[in-house]
This record gives sequence, C-alpha cells and structure tokens, in this order.
Amino acid sequence: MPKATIDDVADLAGVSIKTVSRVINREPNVRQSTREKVDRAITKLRYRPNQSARSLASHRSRLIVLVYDDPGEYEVPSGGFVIRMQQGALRACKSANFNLLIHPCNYRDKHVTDELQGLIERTRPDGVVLAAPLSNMPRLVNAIAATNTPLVRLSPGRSKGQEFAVGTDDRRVCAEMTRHLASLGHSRIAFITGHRNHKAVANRFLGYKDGLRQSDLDFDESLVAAGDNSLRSGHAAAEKLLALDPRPTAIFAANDDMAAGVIHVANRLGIDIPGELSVAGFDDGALAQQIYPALTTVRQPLSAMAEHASAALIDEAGKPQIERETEVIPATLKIRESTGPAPA
Amino acid sequence: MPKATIDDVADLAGVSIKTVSRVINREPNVRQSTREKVDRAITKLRYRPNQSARSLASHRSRLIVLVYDDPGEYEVPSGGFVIRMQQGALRACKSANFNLLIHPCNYRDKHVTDELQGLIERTRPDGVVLAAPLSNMPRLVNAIAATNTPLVRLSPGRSKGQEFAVGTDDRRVCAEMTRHLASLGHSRIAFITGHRNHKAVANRFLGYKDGLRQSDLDFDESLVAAGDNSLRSGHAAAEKLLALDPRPTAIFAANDDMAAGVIHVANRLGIDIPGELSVAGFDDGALAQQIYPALTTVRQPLSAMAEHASAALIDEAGKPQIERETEVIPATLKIRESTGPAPA
DNA sequence: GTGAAAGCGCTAACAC
DNA sequence: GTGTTAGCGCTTTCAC
Repeated sequence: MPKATIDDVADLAGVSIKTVSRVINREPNVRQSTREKVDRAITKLRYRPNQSARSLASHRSRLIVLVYDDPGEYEVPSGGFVIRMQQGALRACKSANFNLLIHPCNYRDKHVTDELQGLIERTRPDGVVLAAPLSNMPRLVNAIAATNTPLVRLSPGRSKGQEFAVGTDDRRVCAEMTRHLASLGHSRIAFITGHRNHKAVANRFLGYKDGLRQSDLDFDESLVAAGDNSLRSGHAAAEKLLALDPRPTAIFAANDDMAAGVIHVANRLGIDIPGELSVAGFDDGALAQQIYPALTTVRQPLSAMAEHASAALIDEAGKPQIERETEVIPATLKIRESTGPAPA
Repeated sequence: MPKATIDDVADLAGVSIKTVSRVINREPNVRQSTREKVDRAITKLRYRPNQSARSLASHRSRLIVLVYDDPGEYEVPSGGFVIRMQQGALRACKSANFNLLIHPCNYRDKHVTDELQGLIERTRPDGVVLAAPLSNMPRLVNAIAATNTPLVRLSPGRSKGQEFAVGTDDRRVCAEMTRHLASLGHSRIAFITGHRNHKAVANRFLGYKDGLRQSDLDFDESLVAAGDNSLRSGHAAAEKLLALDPRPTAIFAANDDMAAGVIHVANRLGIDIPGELSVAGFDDGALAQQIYPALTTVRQPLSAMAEHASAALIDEAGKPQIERETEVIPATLKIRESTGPAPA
C-alpha cells in the first residue's frame, strides 16, 4: 500500500485538498464538522504530510540546526556540554513538531563558512542556534547572517550583534563562587582561565576578580594559570599552581574538565581534597558527579538556554524577525564535596 | 538578490536544466566542456540545490536519523556514549553530503512507536540507525521496519532480525579482560551486570564467565551484583560487593559509569585503587580518563560502529536493500591506572 | 467556509 | 550527449 497523500484524504473526506491543508495547518475558517470529517480520514489512512512537499511550497522546513565547536579527533570529547544543549533544543523542537539537525564544525578549518552556508542553503532551516565559542566569532556569525536565516547565539559573551542571544550571568555567579570560597576561610584562591576565544568564559575570570575584591582579597597574578577548557590543560595548570609556595588552598577552574584535571594532579601528589585543597569548577555536566570527590561547581543552565534559543526561532518561523534583548538565564552554585574550610 | 535556482544556472550556462541536474548529480554522459560551463555558472551564482525540491522529486532525502535511548530528565546524562555514536554517524554523513537528524526517545513511553513512525513518514530519511538497547526491542524494530525505511541496528546482541547490524565482540573482549585480571593474580574477581534490556551488555557477563573458566577460576554467584548502567547503580553494587568478607580484589563493571561508582565508594571507604582493589569498566568514553585513577576499560568502537552503520545506509540509499552479515568491529583492552597486581 | 488553479525547484522517463 | 515534458505533494493566491 503506497503512502497516503493529501488527495487520498480529500477524497475520503469528500472535501478539497485545500480544506485538508487547512486542517493539518490548524488554520481558522473550517467548520467544526468538516474538521472532524477530515481528521477521521487522516486517522483512517494514517496520513502524514510529506515534509519535503510542505517545505518546497511554504518555504518553511520545520528544521532547526544546532552548530557547535568540534574539537576534532585529537581530543577526547567530553560531550557533556553538547549533550545538554541538544537536550534543550530537542525539547523545544519536539513540542512544536520540528526536527533538529546537528552540525559540529571546526572553526580552525578554512572552509567552515562555506560548509555552513552550503548546509543552510540546501536544507533551508527555519533557524540556526550557534553555540559558544563559535557564537563570538564574527566570521561565522556573519556567514550565517548572510544567508538570511534567523540566528540565535548562545553565550556570546558580549552582545555586540543585533541578533537575539541567550546566555547566563557568568560574571555574577563566579563572583558568588569566589565569595563562597573566601567565606570558607580561603585567602589564596587560584583561578584557571579557559578557552581564549570564548568570551563568556573570559567573563568568569572577571567574576573571580570581582569576588576577590568583594571579599577584600588582593588579586595575585601568580595565582592565575591559563587553560583551554580541556582536561589536559587542567593538568598543566594544576601542576603549576600546586608547585607554588605557599600553595593556594583553593583552585577555581573556569570549567569542570579543567577542575577534573586539578583533582587528578592533587590525588597524584597526595594532596587531600577538600582537606588541604578545595576545588571548584563550572558547568555541572555529568562529570561533576562522576568524579571523586563530587565537584563543587556552577550549574550552567545550558539546556534551558538552548531550549529558549530554539523556541524563539520556532516561534518566529515565518514571521518577521522580532527585536529582542539578550536573554540571561541565571546560573547557580552547586556545593558538593570538593570544597571545604581552608586548612588551619 | 533571491536565491539562484536551477533555471538560472541553465540560462547562464546556456544549457537545459536537465543538463545542470546531470552535473550536480554527477551523472555520466555529459561532455567535459559542458560540465565545466555548468560548474562555472554554479560557482558564479553560488547556486545550491534546494534539498526539499530534490527530495520531493527523487524520493531521497539525504537524511539519516539516529535513534537512541533517552534516559529522561531524572538521570544525569553522561552522554559519552551518545556523543561518540553521533561523531561516527556525522563522519559518514559529512563525506556523502548527507545530514543527520538525532532522535532520542524513551522506550518506556507508550507513544514511541507512533512518534518514530511519524518522524520517519514526515521526513522520509534514507535510513535509520537504531542504537542499543532500543536495537533489541522488537516493538521498535518492527515499527521502523513497517515504514519500509532501511534500518541498521547497533549492538543488537543477538542478530535475530534480517536487517543489517553492526556490533562489537563484547563477549570475547570481556573474557580477555577477565583473563587479564586473573593474570595479575586476582582470584576474587567480581562483576557488575548492566541494563536488563541490553543484550550486548548481557554478553559481557557471559564473557566474564568465559574468562573465569579459561583462567581456571570458579564462578561465584555472590561476586555478582546487578546494575543498570547508571553511576548510581554502580554505587549500590559496590557497597554490596565491598562489604563482602573476604572482599573481592577486583571489580569488573559492565560499563564505565558503574565503574566510576565503584571508585567513588572505594575512595569513601578508604580502599586504595589499585593497591587494594582493581577496577575495570567498559566503553572508554571521556569519563575513563577524567576520573582518578584513570580507568582500565574496554574500548568499545562506538564511533566506528555508527560510522559503518550510517555509511551502509548511505551507500544503499535508492538501491535495493543488500543482504549483509552482521558486522563485528573488535573491541580492545585499555589498560590504565585503576588495575594492578592483586594484593598479597 | 470552501475550492480551483498555479507553482515551489527539482528529477524521471523518454525523446531526439 | 542533451532537451522536453510531466509530475513529486504540498501551500499560495484568489475566486466564490
């Protein structure tokens, strides 16, 4: 039995295909009894509108593309970050009967912009969600903008662009975490910075400095180590920081992967956590609860962010693009076992 | 400037649209000079074929759908598993200019089959990759089969169905890991079983028993604890096993998440790893290297599996479905720091 | 409130 | 080798 088409439904219901179209698109101006007749025919024939045909005729694809950084083969993909964005985007898509296309890409690659434009122009998605750190790369943002496809940026750091963006209050919450560590008696609180192209992550460093100031602690350059968000870079940073004399009694890393690196190194050096060293991260992905001791961290509302971003695109699909303010979804502290009072 | 269509290209190149179509589809029987003329026009106009139009006319969507289990909100999604499948599927898609739609779904939900069929019949993908444990649920397999869409199952455990499937040699490699532990002097080797609906995971338990036998060790029921692949269940299982007297000197968990749970509990109890207890897992996701000590585990070639599965679907797209044997991609041991000689 | 006709941008089948 | 003609299954426009 070949798949039923809109014509089959129209025939069975005894109406025109236009009326069937009205029913499946929930358009007004259909008599209730007609609607029911059509619905019965649809159910009976197990009819499902062909999305390609709809897209071709309506110029709306019911497709959202999620674009994020692909660190490439050389690095163990921790994935926690990506999975949570996907979850959020999928939640928004599901409830609106949209579908999600995922597209990791490597911004170091020369051809990314061509690749992205190709993808967009072939599939004509109703919207693109661009995740950090790609969201603060003008080259990519402009390439997508050039296709005239609605775009929402995730965690753009600063909101220069006029597109809608969704982020969290990295700076504020990092000040809060720093004050929390200070309130535990820590005065030598080190910080590991993150990915250099990632503006939102840079804001975390600013928040750390705010927190120090608010706690009447002096900022000490030697307590800062540079990382790049990878576990590996966390190792290196920890080795540097834990060799200091006197040692910091707390290390706040700009993400969880690097915090995990600190825990490794501390364990290897026989430094007790949290007895001798408190460790805090940022993200609260699965990792935070998988490692030992469970990581005190900042819960970044990634999935909510991606959901709002996608929902905005879905709502706007077809309509003229609405001007919106950048939306900020607050992050919160998750105090677990890796932090404690400063050693006496 | 409105988007260029095939007609624009044909006009500019001075050929018919059919010739342009031949060129973009890499069909034979086009003179080299004509091909070049068309290519120049395509480049000049930045023409990209509209996928909806192509799909509608050709009944091929250049879309692969990856379907996997969504543990739901209540559980921390570790995601390592999913990310690696996605990576593999994306690799296959990218090289063939296909796109990947992801579709996590909850098999406990009554409406999954309807939902899946709806998705498939609307989007008409060229193929579906169904991941374990969904791949060994007849309800789901049959629902997809009913849509007449080519299907490849991942790690189906047993290959009852006639569809193509890709898996790994769980049983063989688990015997190998068990022998490895035995060769380190362990005689009380415990095992934590996994997800009850996951046939491939059940094979791991069989492999464990094989390994014991091959090492002349007796199987001891009391050294087996039941888990469900979650970190949490690893905690519970470890608490049970580590309360035993005499204690096992090695614990082999059917996946990495549960192994991480064992490491937690051992740490909390002050049991040294690997000095007093060796711990091994299965998967080798990011987690294995993030936790301390780095986890000895089995490297499951998930991304290669998903890549082969997707590539098979892409190759077959349009062609009659080829009969194939289940493909087995071997797994390998990754010996790291969490295992060592049995204590004297 | 409903329907007829045109057409979205491509590929298939067949001609030449 | 290349072109012509008909659709693919819907939505749009406009008529009634």
